[in-house]
Amino acid sequence: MFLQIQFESEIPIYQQIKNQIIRGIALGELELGEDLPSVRQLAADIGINFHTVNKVYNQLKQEGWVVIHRKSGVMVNPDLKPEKTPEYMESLEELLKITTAEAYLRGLEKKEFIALIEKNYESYKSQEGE
Amino acid sequence: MFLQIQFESEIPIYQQIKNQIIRGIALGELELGEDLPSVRQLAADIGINFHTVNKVYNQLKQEGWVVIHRKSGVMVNPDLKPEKTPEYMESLEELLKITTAEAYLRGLEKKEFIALIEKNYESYKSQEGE
DNA sequence: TATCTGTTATATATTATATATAACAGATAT
DNA sequence: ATATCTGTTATATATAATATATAACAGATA
Repeated sequence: MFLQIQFESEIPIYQQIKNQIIRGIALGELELGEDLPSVRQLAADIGINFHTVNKVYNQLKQEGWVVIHRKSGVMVNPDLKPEKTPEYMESLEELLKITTAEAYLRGLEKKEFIALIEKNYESYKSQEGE
Repeated sequence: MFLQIQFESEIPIYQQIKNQIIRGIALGELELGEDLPSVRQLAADIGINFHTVNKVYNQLKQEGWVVIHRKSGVMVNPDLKPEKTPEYMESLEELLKITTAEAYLRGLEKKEFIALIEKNYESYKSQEGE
């Protein structure tokens, strides 16, 4: 698996896994419809309890990123189409308020900040026909 | 005070206060050297325990945003010059990885994302001589 | 002296995070 | 059918994070 967990991090393990799976989808490392490891298998690979993975999968299912079938296990939602909901936009704007404020105060120029955004977006675009 | 706390939020109260103070500095609503309410006063204003405010002030002091004098209380650091440290840049890039990934998957175009960044930066720039 | 600072100590309550064991129902392969 | 793999559920425990409650202290100030 492509997951890299930092056990010393202040970011909870389950959150790190969620983040990396969503980012994996965006990067194309995970394809739509691709099977994910079983809760017990992924837990064993990482070296954590399976309940932690189960929590991740259920949240990802709740948010529409994956689908779970009792027979085949967990897979990336083949019909993935997460929406740009007002709730999401509000939470994003709230996050960017504090993030840009600190960046600005630390002397990170707007150009530099935007360059970071563009660098990320390029890595997602590269897999499509533009 | 300009603080608006959402008690139902999943974001801890102390974190909301920290965020709004730092953003207040960036927006110019808080000036360098400006006095902040005492721990007991701010706690009373918000309606929370003074230990929560004390925790905020100590973290802000630890990170260089404010200075604390036993006599005069807490003020925005008059010599504020937060640095663009490698540690900060790494944490920012980590944050933008997951943030842009989800934004991209939700159909938020690069232009829209950048527009949000620019909107924020404008609100900071407006107080300076450009 | 009274009142305002921040600070410290102690204790409690709640929630979040993570683990540990066990068991169950459904599907699948041998 | 048996063994093995799914996700799911239940219960229990441990630790840390968050927040509150009371109390007291030292320094500055009016």
